[in-house]
Parts: sequence; structure tokens; C-alpha cells
Amino acid sequence: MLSPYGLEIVESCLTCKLREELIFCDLPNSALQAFENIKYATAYPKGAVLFVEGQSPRGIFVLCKGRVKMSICSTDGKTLILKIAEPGEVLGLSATVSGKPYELTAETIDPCQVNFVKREDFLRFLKEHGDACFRVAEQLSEKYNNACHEVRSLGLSHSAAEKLAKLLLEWSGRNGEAAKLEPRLKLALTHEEIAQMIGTSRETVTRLFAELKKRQIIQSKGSTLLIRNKAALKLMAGA
Amino acid sequence: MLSPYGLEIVESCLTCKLREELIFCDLPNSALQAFENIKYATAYPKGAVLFVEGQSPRGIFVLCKGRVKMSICSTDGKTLILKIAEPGEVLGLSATVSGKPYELTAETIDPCQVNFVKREDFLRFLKEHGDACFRVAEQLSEKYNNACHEVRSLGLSHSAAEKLAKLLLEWSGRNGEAAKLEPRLKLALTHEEIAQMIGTSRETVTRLFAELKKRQIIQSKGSTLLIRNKAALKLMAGA
DNA sequence: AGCCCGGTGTGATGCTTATCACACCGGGGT
DNA sequence: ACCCCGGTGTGATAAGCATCACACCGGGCT
Repeated sequence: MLSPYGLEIVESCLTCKLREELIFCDLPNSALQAFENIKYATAYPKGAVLFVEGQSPRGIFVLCKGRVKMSICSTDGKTLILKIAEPGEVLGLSATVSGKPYELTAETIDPCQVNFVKREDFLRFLKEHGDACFRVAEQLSEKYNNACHEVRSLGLSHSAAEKLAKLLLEWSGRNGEAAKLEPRLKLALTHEEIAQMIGTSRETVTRLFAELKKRQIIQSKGSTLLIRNKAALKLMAGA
Repeated sequence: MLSPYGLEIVESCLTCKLREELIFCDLPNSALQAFENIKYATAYPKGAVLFVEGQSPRGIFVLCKGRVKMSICSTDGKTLILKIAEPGEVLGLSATVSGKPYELTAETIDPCQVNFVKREDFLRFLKEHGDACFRVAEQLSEKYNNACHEVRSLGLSHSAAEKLAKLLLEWSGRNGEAAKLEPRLKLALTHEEIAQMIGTSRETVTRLFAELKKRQIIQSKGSTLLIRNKAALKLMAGA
């Protein structure tokens, strides 16, 4: 079956191949079946907005496929990207639990498959399934942990260079590239978006990349980036 | 009964006068009794460290009396205060749930009364009491929300003045001073600590206060601060 | 082919703020 | 009464970065 946006829809969480890793997926079958009954399988094109910061919470969005940009935005239009959500994450969870407005804006950057659950349904589900509730607490802890890292990065860094180095190192720690001496990574974001991730300006990011290349610390062909001197990067990151 | 630090200990959560407002306090009596059985009532002097960022989680600390400074710290000694915890808050919750290291350092700034619960005991308690588990999820959402505000303040502000104005307005919104035209508040922190709350230097805070006084926006006698021009402050805060 | 447009490279300029350096002040302790 | 010391005021200096302003480049469209 093909969705409108060329995605192959995973019809049921019971047969989902990602079950092992994902958050709600390794619950007892009874709970999973209950979840199955209240979720709506949906799909979104690239650039779709799942929810906007400040809206009162409609429910949760379980990301099954694709990536979603999670950001906050100031009154004067400046944007800060907190993270790029990957499959398995539950978006809008904290707002849905607490009833307060969504604290972030969620916008797809790929075609995405998403399971949506209405707030009332979800809260009832939690009351009835204690183990799911614990899973939610774990997931919230994860998010909190993440936010703390962001705070650390924004609040305790001395320079934009330091923050960029941290970001590159974090990215290089994905997909088993972590161990490699010269890890390779895909640059899936524009300079503008990277700037929004580290709270600086687009020009600064461009200049920093230029300097890193000049100093032979990184090297790029197309959208692939090769880290040639991990030690130097770590030094810049202040650790 | 008097504790070593001159605090009157609330012996049982069952008879705690703060029951209504506080997090674990309005649970069904059965759950409360179970909590009663696993908690250790403790007291700390001013300046005590409950836990340090990076330690693996021993358990949760329910703050009953006094205030606790929650902070992160960089390798080079720079400190950022995320919040001053008030009675009713559960400290170390996210780390205890997830099993990851404490992400913050908790240090008392008053003599404090604290209920400590060991991690294993607490996790078992959560499994057995679904309603408590939901309460934990709510509390974690609260913390996440808080962290998001911190991120917004640090990441989207243009100047230290903006952040200080935001902080003063937030403080002025406590104890029913919110509605007043010229709210009054107690300055319980040093310039150094305020600087650490908004991620700037001590000197900058001193200078900003001097400027606010010169511009007749605030006025201070002793440790009391009077906001004389709330509108101007709001303007500075960028809203 | 030519155009358009989002993304990128780069200089000049000025503001904000960190940092160092030092004076001052007031309260507690000896 | 003295000293000590944490907290506060204030100047000078320089670094870091935002901002504005443009040039350039490459891919998709017509």
C-alpha cells in the first residue's frame, strides 16, 4: 500500500519491524492492541507542520518514518532548532500529559509516517495501562535530558566555534561512525539551519566551516563531510 | 521535634499540611502509605549538596522545606543555574527514572527538609501504583517545560538586558504581586548568582542594575526591590 | 539557453559583553 | 577597634559576533 507521499505505510504496530527499538512497541500485546485501537495512522509531506508552539495540545504524534524539526521561535522571527526527531520518538508528549500548550513547533523535513493519538484517548490509555505510563515517564526523562544538554550547550559555551564542534562531534557519533578515527557524516541541513541549532548566524556558520576546512580539520565532497582531525575538534569543543 | 538544623520535621506525609499542593501528596491513602514506608525523612544545612551532575542516580529527593539551587557546570568552572527549586518539587526524578546520570547539581541554599527514596524502592513503587506513575509523568512534563523556557531565554535573547528583564518579571509574578502595578520582590541572590541564572558575567549584572535604577525602572532598599515601571521592563524583555 | 532562486562565500562596521584591574563598603569575628 | 572577606561599583580594553551588503554558484524550470 502506498500513501499519498510515496511512503509505504506500516499498517499495524503489532507487525511493525521496528518493534524492538521503539518506545511503545515492546509493550505487552494487550496494551499494544489497545494502542492500536486509538491511534490514527497518518502521513505527511515534507514541510508539513504537525503542531505549533503555543497551541493547546490535541494529542501525541508517534514518529514512525522520516525526520521532524523541533523548534522554538521568538516574536521577532528568530528560530532555534532544539533537535531533529527520528523514528521512534513521541512528539508533543509533555504538552499532552500536562495539558499545557505545546512548547515546541514540529515540522517535517522528510515525508513522514506518523501515528496520532487524541489527548483524551491517550490519557485514558495511560490510566488503564500502568506499564505504558512508565514508558512515558522514561520517554519524558529522555526529552528532559536532551533539553538539559541544549541548555548546557547554549549557556556554557564561550564561542560559536565551540558549539559547532560539539554539534559535529555529536553527529559523528551516529551510525557506528563513532569509533572510527575519521568519521564520515551526511550534512542534511543548510548553514542557516545549523546556525539555528547552535544559536548563531548563518554567516558565522559559513565562516566557521571555511576555517575548519582551511585548518584541515574537516573535508567535504557534496553533502558528505569527513572529519579528518577528531582530536582538534574535541579540543575546540572544550573537552 | 527539632532536626539538627533547627527545622521542625514533618514526620509523616499523611499529616503533611502541604498535601493539597504537593506532588505526591494527593494520592490515594494506600499509595501514600506505601510511599511512607520507603521514604527516609532527612534534613540538610544550608550549602549541602544533595547530588552532583554526572553521578549515577541513587534516588529521588522530595523537597518539603527550604530552597535548592539546581545548576550545571562546565569543565572550566563556569556555572549556570537552571532554577531554584521550591518545596513540593521532586529532585533527581528524571535521572532516577531513566537510570542515566543526574543531569544537574542540587545544592541547598536554605536549611532543608527532604524525603529521600532509594531508586529501587521508587521504581518498584511506581510499578505498583499506576496513579503515582502518572503523577511522575506530569512532574517530568513540568520539568521539561521549564527547561524549554530556559532554552528559549538563553537561545533567543539578543542581550543580557533582555534576559535580566525576563527574570525580574518572572520573579515579580510570584506571591500575588503579579497583578500589582508596582510589584515588590525580595532579592535573595547575589549578583553573581543572578549572572549565573541568565548566563552572563557578574559585572554585567551590576551594570544593568545600575542602569535600571538610573532610568527609574527599579528602586531598591536593602534586599527589597520595587519595580516602578513594569511597562518599560516588559519592553526590554521583548514582549 | 537563459532565468530564477535558494544556498553559499566574504568584506566592512559597530555593538555587546567578557575580562582584568582596582576601589569601596559593611558586617562578623577575634 | 581592627581586620578580613564576600559582595558590589566602575573604568579600560579587546574579542567575538550580528548585521548589512554584495558577489557567486548550481540546479530546476520554462
